[in-house]
Amino acid sequence: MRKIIMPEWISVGVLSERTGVSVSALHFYERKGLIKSQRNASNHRQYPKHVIRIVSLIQVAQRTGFSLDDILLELEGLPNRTRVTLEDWEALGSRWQRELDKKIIQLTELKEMMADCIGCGCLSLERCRLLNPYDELGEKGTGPRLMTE
Amino acid sequence: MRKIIMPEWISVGVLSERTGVSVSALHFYERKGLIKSQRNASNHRQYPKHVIRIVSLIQVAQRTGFSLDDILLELEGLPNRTRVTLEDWEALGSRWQRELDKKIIQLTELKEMMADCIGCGCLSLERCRLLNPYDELGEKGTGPRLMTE
DNA sequence: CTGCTACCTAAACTTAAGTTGAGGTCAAGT
DNA sequence: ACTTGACCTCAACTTAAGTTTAGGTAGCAG
Repeated sequence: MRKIIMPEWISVGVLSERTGVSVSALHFYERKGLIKSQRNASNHRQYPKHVIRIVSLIQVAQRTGFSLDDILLELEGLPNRTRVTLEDWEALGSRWQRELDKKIIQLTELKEMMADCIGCGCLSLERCRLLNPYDELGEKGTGPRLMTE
Repeated sequence: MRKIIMPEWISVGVLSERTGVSVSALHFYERKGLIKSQRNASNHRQYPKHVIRIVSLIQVAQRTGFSLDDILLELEGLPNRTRVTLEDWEALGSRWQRELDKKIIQLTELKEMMADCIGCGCLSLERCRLLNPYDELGEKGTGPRLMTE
C-alpha cells in the first residue's frame, strides 16, 4: 500500500472557516499549546490539514465539559500528537462518554431531589435533602414552621 | 389561627454556617441585590431567618446551571420577595426542572452522536455530524481519506 | 488594659476562555 | 500608486463568581 503524503497546509483563516472557531481563539489555542503551526515566508501560520481534526476534538471535549487545560493533558497523552488515529479517537471518545454519563447522572439526581422537595409539601426548605447540605441541623428540635407572616 | 411573627434575626456568620456559603460570597450576593439585610447598632448585618431559604434556592439554581443574574431575575419575579411561599417554590422548581431536562437531553444527544462517530469506523472526523457544525463541506468530492502518513 | 472574635469597607486579585484594539507587514487587484 | 484583505504581535480588556488583603470597629473575657 502506497503512503499518502498528507500535510497539505491551510491558513488560519481557512482553519477558522472549516472549524467555526474564531481566528483569535485559534491563536489562543496555539499560545496554550493545543495546536501548532509552521510559518510561511510571510510569517503567516500554516497548519497541516489534520489540525482541523484536533480543533474539532477540542470543540467536542469542551461541549462535554472539559477545560482547555484538561484537553491539553488529553492531547499530550496521545502517542503521536500529529496523527490522530482511530484508536486515539476511540479512547478519547469512551473517556468523554464516561464524563458525559457522570454529568447526566448528576443532573438526573438533582432533578429527582427537586421533585421530592417540591412534592413533599412541607416547605421545609431548611431540611430538604436538596438544600443545605452543610447545615448540621443547627437548631434541632424546633423543626420547620409554617410561615404565616 | 394565630400569626407567628417570623423575623428572627441572624448574623452573616450564622447565615454562612447554616447555608455553607462563605461570608464573602454572602456579601457579594448582597451587593448583587440577591439578598438584603438590616444593620444593628454595631453596623453588623442582620438577616431575617428566611434568607436561609433564599440562599438555599440560589444554591440549587446555580447547580441547575443558572447564573446569578438569571437568579436575580427569578427572585425579582416573585410576588413577595420577603416570603417564599409553597407556590413560589413549586413554580421555580418546575421552571428549573425544565432547564434540567433540556440540559440532560443535550448531553444525551451529544453522547449518542459521539457513539455514532466512534462506531462508524471511517475516521471521518471532518464530516461527522458531531463535528464541524459550521463546516460547509469545504472540499466536496474528495471525501475522507485514510491517513497512512 | 490587652487580646480575641466577629464583624465592617474598599479595592485588588483570581481563573477561564477568549475578544478587542492599536499598529505593522505583505501580496494582489485596479 | 493605491487600496484592500488577510495576516502578524502585543497588551489590555471582558465576564462570572467570588476570594484575598489591608486596615478599622465593637464587644466581651481575663
